[in-house]
Amino acid sequence: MTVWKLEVQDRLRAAGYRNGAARVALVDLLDTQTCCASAAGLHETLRAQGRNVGLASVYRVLDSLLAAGLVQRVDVGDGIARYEPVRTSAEHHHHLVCTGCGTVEAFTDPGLERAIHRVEETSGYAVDKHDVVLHGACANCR
Amino acid sequence: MTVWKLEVQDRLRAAGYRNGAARVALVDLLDTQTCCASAAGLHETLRAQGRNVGLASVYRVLDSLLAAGLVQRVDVGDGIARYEPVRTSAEHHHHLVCTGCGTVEAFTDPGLERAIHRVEETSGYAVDKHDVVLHGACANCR
DNA sequence: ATACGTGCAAAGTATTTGCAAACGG
DNA sequence: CCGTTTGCAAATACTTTGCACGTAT
Repeated sequence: MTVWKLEVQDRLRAAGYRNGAARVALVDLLDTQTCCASAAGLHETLRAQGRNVGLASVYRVLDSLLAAGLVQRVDVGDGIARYEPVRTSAEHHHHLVCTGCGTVEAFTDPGLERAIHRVEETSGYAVDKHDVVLHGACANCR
Repeated sequence: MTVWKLEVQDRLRAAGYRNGAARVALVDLLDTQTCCASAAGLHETLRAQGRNVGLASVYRVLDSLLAAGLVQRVDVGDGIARYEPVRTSAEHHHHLVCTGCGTVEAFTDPGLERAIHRVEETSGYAVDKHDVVLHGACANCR
């Protein structure tokens, strides 16, 4: 049981949500996820695990979690929305997308975070989220 | 007639493309665009200008331009793909999305570019493109 | 002349919504 | 119990494809 899962339970209970089967199953799965996954992918994994969850519920649960800021949506430009837990404990990361095989992987870089933070300060916006996506050929596909 | 439009014409002609009405109209319009626009928005503007262009052609032309690297696709997380000219002459920019009104605007920051470039070098990927999207409330919506 | 490009309509994906039944508290 | 949550199916939204006709070269 990770910090993230505890926080999900606390916050959703506080917000008056119930613990339906679909949400429990999806939160369990997301909790094991280190990087982003699509709604269809999550759904498929749940079915493979024998959890009889509908795709619509996957979307609905993701929406609640998104609204609560417990997951974030990641868009890498292929028209498929991906989602990943927002873990306060874990290091904030960004994404590398391989133009060859389509694999998405995470990276972290403190210098990049500092540079973004500086931009946020001077932007005139009250920035609450940022995303960086790098596209290129991975070591295998090169 | 900008440098970009000249380059579009040169490159597409070189690639054996013809100058169909839809492409001429869309390239003209894109050439006046300073930031990104959706396919539906571009289509609507073309119709408003009296250009009888089909939405499918907008997508098809955008695809060709995308494949040639003459436009880039921008994804700000609302499920709508946006496109903008890639101008070698103009400064490379990124996007600020207002969480209130949905407006998308551009910003540039040399320090950010340097930080990204450093990440690209150490990533193990042959990075050929990067995107940064900042989400927050704009001055009006704050 | 003859392929390529185009507009329209139909099809295809990803996502959302309507609804009756199941279920949590 | 009673209202939330669920799975399924139908609907929607954005994008792509099929096709007959127009048109650039």
